[in-house]
Amino acid sequence: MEDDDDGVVREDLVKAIIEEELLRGHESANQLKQLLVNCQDDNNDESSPLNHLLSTIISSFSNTISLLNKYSIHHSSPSPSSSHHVCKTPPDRRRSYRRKRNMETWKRESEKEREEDGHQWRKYGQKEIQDEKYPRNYFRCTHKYGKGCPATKQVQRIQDKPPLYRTTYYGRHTCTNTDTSNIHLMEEHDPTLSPSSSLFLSFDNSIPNPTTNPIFSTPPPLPHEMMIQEEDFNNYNNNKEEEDLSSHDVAMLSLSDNHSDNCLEAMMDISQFLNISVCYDEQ
DNA sequence: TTGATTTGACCCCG
DNA sequence: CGGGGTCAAATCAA
Repeated sequence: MEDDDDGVVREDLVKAIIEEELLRGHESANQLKQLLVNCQDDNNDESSPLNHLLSTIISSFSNTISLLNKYSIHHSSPSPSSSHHVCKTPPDRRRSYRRKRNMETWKRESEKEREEDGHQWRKYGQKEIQDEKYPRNYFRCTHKYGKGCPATKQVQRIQDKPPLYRTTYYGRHTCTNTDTSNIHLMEEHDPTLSPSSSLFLSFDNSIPNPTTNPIFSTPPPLPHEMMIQEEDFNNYNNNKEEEDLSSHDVAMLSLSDNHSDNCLEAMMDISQFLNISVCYDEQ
């Protein structure tokens, strides 16, 4: 990197941009995986070429994010022994906050503030909100830095007499160490599940859509608009046998014409980062 | 000592 | 400019 007067600032900015782009790619890859998994209801084995390819992409993002974090921590903080006098210069916060653009959200309400939902959360903020009687609490996934997991949630107390909290979830977890058995247990056997619990799903700023999904505190299923055409999937499998796809090969899929914008966006994001060609037919 | 929480400052964006 | 989301130093807790 060029070293001029603004070298340090630029480096920070570039690092922030790289980090954001990586996180976006990571998140998109994970969303795409979820979409594809949802499309293969009966063909859901982890060993399928699609799942293998996507797992490779996701772990590649995870590893890169981890390396970036390790490097930047080591690189940006000088050794403590090098300065013994207290330097009270304010930290450089000129970095870009990650936007919640197009991030999937869903809400649920419960009587407890810290609802057990199978994930580890870490509180990172609390804010008084206009027209709200109680402060809003901000949580992020514990594995935000270790694994680049983008999931966050906000908890807002919305009722006093019987305490009631609205939790808004942002983004899906990409950390893979979730204790899924615990989730299934809660889904199927949790007796504390309130019959009045509600769950809403929305994309971006659209009006929340009521959903019939009764699953407790877990992300709602992704939209099913995207269908992989069977012949294309078979073609993919056939080609795979003839020439083994490696990391820099081109994977081709076709989507039906009613695919969701979210899926397209995820595909384009991934293709941008990993040089995967995304081809889709007009029909 | 390490990980989580608190809390005021900081920053983005409408 | 201000609301609200995030950061990070100080503090707490195991």
